[in-house]
Amino acid sequence: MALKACPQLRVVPPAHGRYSEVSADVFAIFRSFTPVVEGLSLDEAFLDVAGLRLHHESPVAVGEAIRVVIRAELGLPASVGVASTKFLAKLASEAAKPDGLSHIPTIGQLDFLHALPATALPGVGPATLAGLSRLGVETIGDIADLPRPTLVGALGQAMGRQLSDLAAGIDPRRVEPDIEAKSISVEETYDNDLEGTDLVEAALLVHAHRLSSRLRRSGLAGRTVTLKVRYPDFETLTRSRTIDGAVDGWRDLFRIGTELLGELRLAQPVRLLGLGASSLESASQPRQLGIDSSADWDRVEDAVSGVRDRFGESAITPARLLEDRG
DNA sequence: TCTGGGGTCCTAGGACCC
DNA sequence: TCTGGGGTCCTAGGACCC
Repeated sequence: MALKACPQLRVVPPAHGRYSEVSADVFAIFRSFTPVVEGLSLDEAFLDVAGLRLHHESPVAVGEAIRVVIRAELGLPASVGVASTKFLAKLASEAAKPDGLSHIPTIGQLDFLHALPATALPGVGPATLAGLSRLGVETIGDIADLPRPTLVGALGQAMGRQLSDLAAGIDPRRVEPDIEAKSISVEETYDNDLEGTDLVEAALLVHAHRLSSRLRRSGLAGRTVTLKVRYPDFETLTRSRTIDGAVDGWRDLFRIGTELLGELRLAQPVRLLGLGASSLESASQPRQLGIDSSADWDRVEDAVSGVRDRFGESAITPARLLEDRG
């Protein structure tokens, strides 16, 4: 639609593979400074630099050094926030964007914090902001003035406590390297809504293959399989099933997904279809064998994964998905 | 600020167990 | 079969984040 309205538009497709490569390079630079690196996303991480006193003058000097190395080796801008807690460091890095460093000194950090709008707190989105507004809150300072039970009453136990702590500058969370993934999922929003069981099941089969590949590459298997469906009116439903033995093969994922699809009783065409695995376990752990599982099929799945690793996701595809293409 | 993909965490209710 | 407390696990949906 945008191209129709604006024919000279330049459309730049995303290059997720490239982003992952660059991300790995950036994280390697982080780890050359300290092993205590907690990744938040492809382009963001917490680094605990408390152990670097012998090598660097100050945490700010570490931050500057990291920026210099990223610029020199990768040609990329980077923003660094330096502070005494994760939360404040994150706020500082926001202030440093797009290509700078900012430091929140421990002395005076509360004054800085209390002047900020409540939306600067992590976890405060539109819904929570609405709840806070009803209490007359505008700034983080307003939250700090509120009794804890009031916050808990309005926002629930977890959110109430968290905001109460953060507003007081309390954030004892440590930088945790090696956090393991808790779920892996694939989903797609279709250009044209999927109508009819055949189309939806074909899409589910594609998802089962993609999910299986990602699980196997990570060496993980899931005990819970979740199906996600979004209708054209944006209503979004999920159905999940937890089983005794974790699965990572596309046949199991497809079978369970199909069962969940049946339970959903589709009422409209499908705008988005998703399939995910959670309650993840290491795939090398002893696992329950399904009634119909056989060593032959395991070998087939291993071979399929191998072909995909070498030649790409589209190198091998179920015949069922080729039927309409002549 | 009209909706892509991949995640995390929380809540509430129900099943089940001791 | 009922009563009570406490705990875990599962499911579905929602808020939020990058």
